[in-house]
Amino acid sequence: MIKTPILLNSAEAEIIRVLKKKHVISRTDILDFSGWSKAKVSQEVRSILDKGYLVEVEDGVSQGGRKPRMMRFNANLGYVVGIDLGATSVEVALADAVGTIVQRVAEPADVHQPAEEVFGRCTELILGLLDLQGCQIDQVLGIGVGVPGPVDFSRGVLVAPPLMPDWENFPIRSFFKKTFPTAFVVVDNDVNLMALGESRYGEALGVDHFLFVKIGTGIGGGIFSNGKIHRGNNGCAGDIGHICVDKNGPICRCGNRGCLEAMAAGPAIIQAGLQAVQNGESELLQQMIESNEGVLTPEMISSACREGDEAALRIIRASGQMIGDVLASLVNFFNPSHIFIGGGISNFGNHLLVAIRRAVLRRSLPLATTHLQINFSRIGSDVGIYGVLALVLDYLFVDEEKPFLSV
Amino acid sequence: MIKTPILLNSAEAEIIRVLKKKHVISRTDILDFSGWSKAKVSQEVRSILDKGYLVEVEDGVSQGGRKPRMMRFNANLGYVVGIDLGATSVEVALADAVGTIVQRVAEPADVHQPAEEVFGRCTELILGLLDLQGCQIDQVLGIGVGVPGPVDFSRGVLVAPPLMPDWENFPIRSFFKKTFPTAFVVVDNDVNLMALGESRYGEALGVDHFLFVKIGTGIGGGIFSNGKIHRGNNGCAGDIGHICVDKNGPICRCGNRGCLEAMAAGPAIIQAGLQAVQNGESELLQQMIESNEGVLTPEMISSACREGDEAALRIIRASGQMIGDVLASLVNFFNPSHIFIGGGISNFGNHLLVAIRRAVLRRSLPLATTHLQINFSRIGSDVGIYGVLALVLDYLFVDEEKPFLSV
DNA sequence: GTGCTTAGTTCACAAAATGAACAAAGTTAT
DNA sequence: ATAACTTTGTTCATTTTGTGAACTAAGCAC
Repeated sequence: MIKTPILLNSAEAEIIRVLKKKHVISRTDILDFSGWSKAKVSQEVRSILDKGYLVEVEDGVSQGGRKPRMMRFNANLGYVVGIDLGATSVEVALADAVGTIVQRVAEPADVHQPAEEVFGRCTELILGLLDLQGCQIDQVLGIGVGVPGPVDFSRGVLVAPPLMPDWENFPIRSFFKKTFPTAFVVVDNDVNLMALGESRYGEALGVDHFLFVKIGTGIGGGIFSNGKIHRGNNGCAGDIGHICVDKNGPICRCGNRGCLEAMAAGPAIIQAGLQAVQNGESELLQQMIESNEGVLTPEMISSACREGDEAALRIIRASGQMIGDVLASLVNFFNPSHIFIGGGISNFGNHLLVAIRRAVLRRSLPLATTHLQINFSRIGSDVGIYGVLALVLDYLFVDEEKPFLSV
Repeated sequence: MIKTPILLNSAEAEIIRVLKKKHVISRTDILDFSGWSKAKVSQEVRSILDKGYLVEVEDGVSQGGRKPRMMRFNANLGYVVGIDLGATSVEVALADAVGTIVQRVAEPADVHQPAEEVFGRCTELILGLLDLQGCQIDQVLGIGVGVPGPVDFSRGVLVAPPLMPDWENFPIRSFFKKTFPTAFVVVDNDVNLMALGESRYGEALGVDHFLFVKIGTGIGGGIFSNGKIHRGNNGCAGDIGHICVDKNGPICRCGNRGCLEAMAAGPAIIQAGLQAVQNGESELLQQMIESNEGVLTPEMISSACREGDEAALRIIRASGQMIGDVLASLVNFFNPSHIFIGGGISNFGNHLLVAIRRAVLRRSLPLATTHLQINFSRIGSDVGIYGVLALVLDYLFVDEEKPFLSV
C-alpha cells in the first residue's frame, strides 16, 4: 500500500482542490467554490497559511471594491522529482511543490541494462539536480517514475514488460526510498502519464473520454474514461501496439504475427524505407542514406515526405492507415471525444495525421465520430514529464479520508 | 437535466449507501460502516425511520449479546418500473422500492413501428401491471427504459439509432412523464443495462473493469471502467458490432463491409446454415428445416451442435472465432478482468464459448489474459430487466449534494 | 441466578459552523 | 474632495452538530 506523505484534513483538502483549478486564489474564491461561510473560510485559510501550505502573494485586481488578497501554493514546501524513462532515453526533472520545473536533465538510456543500473543512474541524475538547485535530500517530497511497460500501479512494479523482461517485480518504490527516505514514490506507465499530462496541461483539459496514442519505437495508448486514467485489471490497458492488423503479417517481438506495432511503428517504417530504396523506388531516400553512412532514420523519411517523395509518402500513408484502422475499432468501442497522437514519430506531420483521420472516419460509426477530434499533442515531447509531475503532485497532498485521489 | 425525485441529506444518503451493500442492516452495521458515533447513528436512524424510508424487521441473530434490531428499505414507499425494449420484444416489470419484481409481462414488439406506438404500448402494459397490483399512478416513483441503440444519457434520447432511425430525438422522458407525472424517468442503452445488471446481481459484483457482450440479432457491448458504466462521448461506447473483421466481407446494415455483426451474429449464422444445407453439407439441418416449414432458427443450429453436426459446429466455431478475434483486440486495449457473454445467441453452449476463449487467448498479450475470465452471464435473459431496475433505484434516492450517483 | 457480551438510548458537554455586525480597502458619482 | 457604494475579509456571540460516558436493554454461558 502506498503511504501518503502529507495528510490534509478535509477542509484543507478542499482548499487544495480549489488550488488545482485556479493557481492563485482569494478567500472569496474559496467561499464561492466550497459553499462555506465567510467565517469558516477565514478560519481555515488562517490555519492553512499557518501550516505553510499556502503563501500570500500580491493583491489581485479590484472588482469595484477592496482588492482580494491572493494566495498560492507554497512552492518552497519542498521539491518533487519526475522521471520519464523511455526505451532509449531518460529525462529527469526537479520541480517545486507547485510543479514548476526548476532543473532538468536528459540523456540516453538503455532499458536492456539491469534495472539497478538504470535506476541507479536516475538516482545520480536526481542527486545532481538537487546539488545544482542547492537542495537537500530530505526536501524531496515525492518521486514519480514513468516506465515504458505495464505497471501494477498499486504495487509500483512492472508486470511482464516486453521491453525489459528482467525488470519484472523490481521494487522501484523501495529502490528510491533507500536514497530518498522522506519521499513518496509513484510508478506508472509512460503513456498513461502522457495522457495525464495532456489532460492537465494540454488540450484534453476537462475532457472526460479520450485516448492518447504514442507512436515511436512501439505503439502504446493511454486511456481516460470518466475523467480518470483507465489502467485495467493488470495495469496493461492501452496496449494497442499488439492488436492484430494482418494475420499473415511479420512476426512481432511479442511472438504474434501482424501486430500493429510490427507493421506501422518506427522500425517498420525504416524497414519499408530501406526496402523501397532496394527496389529503386526512391532516389531521394537513397541519396539521404548514402550521405548518412548507410543509416536511415525516421527524420529522414519525414523530410523526404516534406519534399514530396512518393515512396516516403506511400510508406507514411500506409502506416497511418493501419493505425487508423485499429483506432476505428477502438473509436467504435470506446467512443472518445478526442484522440491525441504523440511520441517520436508524430512529427511526420500532416501526411500521417490525414491518413489516420481518413481511416478512422471511413471505418467508424458516424455517431462515434460526430464530435471526434484527432490531433497531434501540442505539448510535444514534454507531455510525459508534465504528466509524471502531475501524478506525484496529485498523490502528494491527500485528504485523510480518501488516501487515493482520483487521477 | 434530470430532476432528482427524492432528495436525501448526506446522512440519509450514507445510510442508503450502506443499504445498497447489505439489504438488511442494524444500527451497529451503520456504526461500523459510517464511522459515526453511537449517538449520531441512533439519532439519524430514528429520523430516517420517521420519514418512512426504512422499516424495522424482525431481530437478527445474537452475536453473543443482545440481538440487533434489523431494518430494511421500505418496499412500500412506492413502485418502480423497468422497461427492457429489445429489437423484437419488450419486457415490463413492476418492482417495489427495493427492486423486488412484483408483476411482469413480456410480449413481442416491433421497433420499426413509430416510437409513439411502441412506447404507448409500454404505457398500456405498465398501467395493466399497476392495475393487477392495485397500485395508483402516483405511486410510481421511477421508470427506467432500456432501448437497443445509442442513448444520450443526460438528455434521455436516442441518437442515430441504426435499428430505428425515426426514433432519433424522440422525447422518451417527457412521453412517460405525461402519463406518470410523479415518476422520474431514466433511459439507457440495453447492453449498458445488462452490464449493470451483471455488476449488481451477477458475477460481476465488485468487479471494476469488465465487458458485457450481447450476441443476438446484433452484437453489442457494455463497458465497466473503474466500477462505472463507460458510456463514451456520444453514449455509443460499446458498439463492437460494427468493428471490421474482413475488409472484403458482406455489406452490413450500417453500410460498411465485413462488420462483426454482419459476419458472426444471428442472421449471419442462419445464412451460413442455409448455405451449408444448400451445399449438402448437413443432412441433419436439412431435415430440421423441412420439418419446420422451411425456416431455420438459431435454436435449430444450436441443437444440431449438440448432436455433433459437423457443419453446425463449423459455423458456430467460425462465429466464435470472429467474435474472439475482435475481443482479443479489446482485451489488449481495455484489459478487463471479466467478459460476460449474454443475449439470445449465447445459449449455443460451450462450442461458442470455447471458440471465443481460444481466439482471445491466442491473440491477446499474455499479461492481459492472466486473470481474464470469459463466461456466459449466469443470470440469463433477466439481466437486462434487473439492470434497468437497478439504474432507476440508483437515481431514485439521491444525495442532495451529488445529484448524480455513480453507476 | 451471576457475570459477560452485544445492542441501542440518553444527555450533558464540546466542537464546529453560522449569521450578523464590523472593519478594511477599494471605486464611482457628484 | 467626499459621500455613497462595492467588494473583501475578520470577529464573536449564537446555533447547530457531534461526541463520550453513563445507562438501559437483551441476549449468552456457566
